[in-house]
Amino acid sequence: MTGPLERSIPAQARSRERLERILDAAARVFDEVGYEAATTEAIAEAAETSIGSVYRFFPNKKALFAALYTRYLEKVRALFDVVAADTDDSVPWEQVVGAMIDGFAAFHESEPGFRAVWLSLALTDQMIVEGEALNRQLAERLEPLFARRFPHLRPADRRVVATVAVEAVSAMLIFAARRGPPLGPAVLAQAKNLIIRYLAPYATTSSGSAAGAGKGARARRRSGKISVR
Amino acid sequence: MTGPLERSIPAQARSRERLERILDAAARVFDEVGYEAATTEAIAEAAETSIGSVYRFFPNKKALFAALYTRYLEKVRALFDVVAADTDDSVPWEQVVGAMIDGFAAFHESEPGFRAVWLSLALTDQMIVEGEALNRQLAERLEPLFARRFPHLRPADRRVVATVAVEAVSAMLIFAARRGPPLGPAVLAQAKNLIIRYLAPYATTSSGSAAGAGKGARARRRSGKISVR
Amino acid sequence: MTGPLERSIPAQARSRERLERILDAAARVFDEVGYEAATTEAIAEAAETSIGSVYRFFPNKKALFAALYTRYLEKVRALFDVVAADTDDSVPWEQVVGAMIDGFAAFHESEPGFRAVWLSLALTDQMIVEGEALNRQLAERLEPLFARRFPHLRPADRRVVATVAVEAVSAMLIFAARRGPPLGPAVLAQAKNLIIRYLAPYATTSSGSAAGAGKGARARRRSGKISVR
Amino acid sequence: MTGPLERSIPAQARSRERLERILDAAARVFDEVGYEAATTEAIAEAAETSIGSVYRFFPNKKALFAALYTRYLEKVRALFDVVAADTDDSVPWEQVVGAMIDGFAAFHESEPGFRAVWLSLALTDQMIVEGEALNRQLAERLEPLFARRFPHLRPADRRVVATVAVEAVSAMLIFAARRGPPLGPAVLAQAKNLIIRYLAPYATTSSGSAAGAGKGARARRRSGKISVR
DNA sequence: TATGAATGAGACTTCATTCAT
DNA sequence: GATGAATGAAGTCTCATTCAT
Repeated sequence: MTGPLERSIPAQARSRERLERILDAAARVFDEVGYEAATTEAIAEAAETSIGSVYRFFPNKKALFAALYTRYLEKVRALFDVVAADTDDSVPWEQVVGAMIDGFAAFHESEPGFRAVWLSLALTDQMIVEGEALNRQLAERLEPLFARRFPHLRPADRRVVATVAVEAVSAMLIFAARRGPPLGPAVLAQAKNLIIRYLAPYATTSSGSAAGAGKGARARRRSGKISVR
Repeated sequence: MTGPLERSIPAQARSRERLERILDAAARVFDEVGYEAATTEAIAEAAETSIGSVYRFFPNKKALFAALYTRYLEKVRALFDVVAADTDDSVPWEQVVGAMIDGFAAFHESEPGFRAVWLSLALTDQMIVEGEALNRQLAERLEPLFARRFPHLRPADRRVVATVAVEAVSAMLIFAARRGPPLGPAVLAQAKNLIIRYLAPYATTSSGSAAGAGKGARARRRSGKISVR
Repeated sequence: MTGPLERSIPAQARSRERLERILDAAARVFDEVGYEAATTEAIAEAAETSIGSVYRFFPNKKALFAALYTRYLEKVRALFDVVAADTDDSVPWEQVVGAMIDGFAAFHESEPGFRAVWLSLALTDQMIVEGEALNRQLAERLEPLFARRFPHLRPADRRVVATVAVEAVSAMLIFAARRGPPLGPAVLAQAKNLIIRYLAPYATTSSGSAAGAGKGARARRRSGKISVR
Repeated sequence: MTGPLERSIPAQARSRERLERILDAAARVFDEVGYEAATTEAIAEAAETSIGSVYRFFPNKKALFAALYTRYLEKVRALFDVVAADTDDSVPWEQVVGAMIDGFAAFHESEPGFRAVWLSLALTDQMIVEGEALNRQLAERLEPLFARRFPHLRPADRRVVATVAVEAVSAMLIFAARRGPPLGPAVLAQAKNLIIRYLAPYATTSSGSAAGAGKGARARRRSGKISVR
């Protein structure tokens, strides 16, 4: 009754494409006006579909947001893995940090909806939907890297320090996105300094750290033994 | 015109108290569910009044939020001035930074609604109400202090660096508030390290040079034992 | 307990005066915005009293309107009686009609609230409050005058013709009040022509009729025998 | 885009029908209680729809009223044109006036909501919505007819006289609608006399005037030179 | 399966009325 | 008696969701 098979494939393809369009539209609309102010109608329109089609894919508005969230989670993971992959330990850690921040900044710019998800998640915890929050995931994935690179960082503190780094960069990215030039980009440009200086005390070699060299680095190494509470 | 004075005072007092109750309730509700999801009805209920009373004081929901915002703006200014006041330049700058962060942390905890305002302001710029946004104000007030303390910070960069510091601390505070113990407080505890290390390169040799060296490192070692709260 | 008598008299006087102020204010406000849009608060304010005082005199908004209505009813009766009084039958009837219209026009201008009552009564019948509507009263009071002046008007038709005259003049007055110069006053100026020409066929030899004389009057006399449907 | 054509027609038809139902219901409700007292909920109920459907067609209550107004404006124009169309100048003008009044009376009876619009327009000028008010339109359309028929009416006075006629008839119609039998219809029946007698002095030939003949007409001619204002 | 008209719960807001002071 | 803050029913309007076509 559904017709020959070769028809069903394009049908599925069309369906898939429509789903993507809806997610993209949702990302755009959520980003522009926020979760609450975004109307399902506006999303459907932005996706050039009908409201009915939106509800064919998602049982309700929250589920639509959750799907968006999941999609970004995936993308962020991929992004992360790419940066982590082409990095062996010969690369100075500052460079890795820089690459990550750059990568995220690029991601932020190319995926405007990402910020919406990020912010909405920040706004209401009830919205934390599937699995963990994005930033938490990021921090977790950062830990093994830290383990290799920061011998002066006590294992127990890894999670905390990674979270600080992620949240701080996140804040700069959001700020940059909201506040346009010139202050926005200028602040974002400082993110690297902020993180590199923060992490420097935990690193072994001051492998060309932007934040200091020579004995100063050594000094920092020692003071890096923070006691979290 | 309203009758004997001794009568009018309690009347005003009651009115004043009710207004405070409404603002407090609004702070609570906004904090819990966010600006959009907060209903005026819920705020009235939380304030143990009728919806009509809420509208006696505020013409609409936005105005209620704006009043809340103004109230916090005032408090934050006061807080800032207190910290800045009892600080002469003999006090090591790291200590000043620490005091400020501690002050804000205390403020955050004692004023739950503050976070809501902060976040909502972050969410929609259209909501920026009276004068400047909170964080911007803070950054601006930080500048003269930076001018005195950080000779290696170029005047043109002051605003950017101050903004980075404010936004980063803001992010940690929000994170701490959302994520309960143990990670929340642990992250907040790191805020001092984050900011002090970030600013160190701009400071004089003093109690902690740019990247830190010699005795300065020792000083930091001590101050590194931060105790949040 | 209420104090000496000589105090109570000014008290009553003050009360009476306040009631008048409230009625005047109500007239003004009703006239400006209409019955529904008028708020009791606005009326109290216009009367320079408190809302509580308004409710001391009137149990509700409708009663306030009704009182206003009654007051105007009284005034209109008085006005009518004045015009009717200094008119003996030697005065040409056209002159009497003219005087009445002039009198009403003056009344309309001096009592702006009158129009409000008139219109509101026209708008919702539920509002007909005490006794009959104003215009009906007027028409009724016109009948004896018609009886003396219009011998060619059958007694059975008196009420109808009087009503037509009253309603037509009423319409012109309202139009004039709403539409400012130049059309408004111009239309009102025509009211006399309208009514005099309408009534002329019912009059006797036309005691100086502006609308015709001689045989024309006779012709009209015949056609004056209208058959009401 | 919406599927086969034969499907879309009933769909549109249903929509169209619903819109008509809403307008009809609005007419009824406005007529019964007036504009302000009419609730959108009541209108929806009267239209046997949901409040949401009302707002699908009209952005707000005022727009609903405006649409009603426009609809009647259209109908009134059509009615007018019909009457004017089958009237060449051989028809006695009194007959034309009579036909018009009869036409309007019929219209009033068949369209109960019309009165509501008419009255509400009379009540608040702020409500004058699209183009001109109804009565003004009528008066304007009457002018060319007057130009042909009433040579003794100075061009400058045409507008005023036409307005007087329209407003007077309007008043009779409203009165008739409000006051039931027997007075209502009786008054309306007099509208023709009222208008014909009013206009007679401006006409050339008393082409079978009900209000006079022969020399009487001449007399009236003279007095026809009214001075407006 | 796609469409979008229809639904109606619930949000914000107003204002007549009450009542403690 | 006067005052006006407080109350809350009721109105307008929005928008997530359903369902006939």
